[in-house]
Amino acid sequence: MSIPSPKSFDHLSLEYLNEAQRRAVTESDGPALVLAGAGTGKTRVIVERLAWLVGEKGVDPRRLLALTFTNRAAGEMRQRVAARLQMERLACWVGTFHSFALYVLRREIEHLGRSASFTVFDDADQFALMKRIVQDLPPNLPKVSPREALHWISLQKQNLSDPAQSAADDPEHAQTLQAAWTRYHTLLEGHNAVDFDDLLVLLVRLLAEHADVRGRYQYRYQYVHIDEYQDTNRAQYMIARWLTESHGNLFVVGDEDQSIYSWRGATIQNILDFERDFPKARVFRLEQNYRSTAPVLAAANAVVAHNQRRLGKTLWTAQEGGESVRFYQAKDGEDEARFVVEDIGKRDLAPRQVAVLFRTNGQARLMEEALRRKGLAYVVIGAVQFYGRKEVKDILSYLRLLVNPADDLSVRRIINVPARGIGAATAERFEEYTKQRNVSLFQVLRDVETDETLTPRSRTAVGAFVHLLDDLRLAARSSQVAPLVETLLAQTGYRAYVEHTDERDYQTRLEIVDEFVSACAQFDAQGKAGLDNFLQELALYSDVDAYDPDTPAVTLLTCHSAKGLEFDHVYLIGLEEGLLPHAGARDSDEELEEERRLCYVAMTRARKTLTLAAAQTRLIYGEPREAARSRFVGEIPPEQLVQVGQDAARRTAAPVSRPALGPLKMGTRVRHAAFGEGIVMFTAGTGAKLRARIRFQTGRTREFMVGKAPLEILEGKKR
DNA sequence: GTACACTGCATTTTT
DNA sequence: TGCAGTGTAC
Repeated sequence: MSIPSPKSFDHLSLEYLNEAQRRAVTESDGPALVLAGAGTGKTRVIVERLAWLVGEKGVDPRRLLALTFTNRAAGEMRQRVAARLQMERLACWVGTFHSFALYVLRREIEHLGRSASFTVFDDADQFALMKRIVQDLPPNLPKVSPREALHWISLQKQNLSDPAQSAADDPEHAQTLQAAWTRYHTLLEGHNAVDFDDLLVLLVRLLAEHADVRGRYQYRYQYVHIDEYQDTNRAQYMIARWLTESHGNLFVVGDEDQSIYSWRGATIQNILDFERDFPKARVFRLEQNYRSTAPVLAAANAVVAHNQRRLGKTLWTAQEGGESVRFYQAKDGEDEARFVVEDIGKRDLAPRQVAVLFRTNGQARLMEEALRRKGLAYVVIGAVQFYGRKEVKDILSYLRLLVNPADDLSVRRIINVPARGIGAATAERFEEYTKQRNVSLFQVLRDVETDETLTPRSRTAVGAFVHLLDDLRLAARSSQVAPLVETLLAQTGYRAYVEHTDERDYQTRLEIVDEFVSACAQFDAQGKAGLDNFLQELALYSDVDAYDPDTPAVTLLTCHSAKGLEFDHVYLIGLEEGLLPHAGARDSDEELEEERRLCYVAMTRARKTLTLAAAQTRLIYGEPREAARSRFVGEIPPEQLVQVGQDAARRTAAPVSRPALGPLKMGTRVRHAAFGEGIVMFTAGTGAKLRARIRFQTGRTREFMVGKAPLEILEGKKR
């Protein structure tokens, strides 16, 4: 097979790079760190570097590797490099860490004694599995929630911790978590499955333990590039190290001010320590911003400058002028949403150029309602949109079961969906058999046909189910994905089931089903045959990746999902204490700084205008709560902030933060005589009736009458 | 075994 | 406020 070769490398384009960018592209053999602030052409530098290596240095594109954080970033980069080199098909490996790990593991996992046909569990699968585990743990162990257990395990894995040695602070609790971990992994292996974190962990193990494999991949990838390096975790760091051990050509781009994933195991230390870890590293700083106007940049800089843990850089722009950043103090969430929608109308903004950013997904609802009332088109990114829908998950379970009959979770999910007369009681018996005989659920179902103790009715039902799947499995061999799904829908009567179970919303649900079929057809059309390939692609896909900048609609998204995107006009709403910074993140300086970075990321998404908003009262769990304006707003110099709204003048004088609720307010750290340390999530009522909801370090939350509960206020660390 | 109502519960961010 | 999980009536 001949390699498509680049037509000609266009030197002219290097001329358009600024000095720092050009040096980063051309003088970066060996380890190199590019500190690239928001909007400074970070992606461009990687793209140019890949193109330069191929076009100028004559490196075989197949020996280049570029790892990103999201599929969307990978797609964009792939496209840009290809365009840059005028190549039809890009031979470089450009993808996410996870997809790269998947790629390697499919080929090499047998070195670790596992089968290459493993499936990848997504969040919902993990959760379902963990729920059962937590229920079945020995009753003498302290209880943990599935969520908590999964989160803990995930952090341990991303840090490459050893289960046996990961004793947490609270030994009793740790015992539960470790038990859950052990069980979780036994079951995962039993399902022939891995989770997201395993992809990375197993790749690290593979590279660490098998010198021959490591050598091959080191040779294969002569130049390794990593985007968003500030968001890498320990496992990803080790992957980078192992891959570049022999040649040292590690090129990373990142911005410590945009590190917003520590809760997910990312460690800002990776970027802060780069020069220490790679002593010969060259460091390039990109500080000229090409995205935002000066007022937007000044405000964002002012906020992030309050952070201590940073390498430090100040963005500047050559752009002249620009509108001031505005602030609207709303009465409540509805007022805030109404303001945003009316303001969009008043300024006559094209919807596609507008984004509304918020801290929590729940805030999207009010915006959606307001937008719908005004008849403005919108898209919500990242919420439970498509892949989290029941319909999609049901169908996927069928498909996965076809590929991997050992997938008990999928069996559980669909054994009686649509209802086929196998009720909970019967299903529970199968679970028992599974445990006793140590075989998969589906195998149990197969054997059940000859089980005399079962009622004939159940036996027939189970037999029909097994035959159905066998038929489909046969069909899967010769059929493309979309027709297969149609067969599946027809034979299970799925559409009729949807119609009958939900008279209110069945049309939307049917649309979801249809949409799924067309997604399958799209896959088929790309010529990438194979049900297993299809499922693999889906496993690593999320709704955020589906963002299409050309949709003529206002984009609603969380600050996290906004990373890497940009919009002409940005509304950042809910700038309130307890929301941004989030209530759960104000008890430590580290977490507070991360909230501040999150705010910075959100602000720097704006190209032309930035509008901030906050509500005085916000509904939390349906109850109105007083909310103070976020400290981050106060960190912007007042002269750089224009107040908007009817009685803006009066509100300008409002204090930045108010101790309206006495000494005990959101975020206060307290100690309860019985429950230990915790932080106040919110308060309600006044005077003697003041109540406070407190989340304790154990993860439990409880509400107390402040006057009566044995509470002691701990002095929070002041910055 | 199924459908439905009620209760109680938690609500950060996601590859 | 909304959802999941449980309990109750068919």
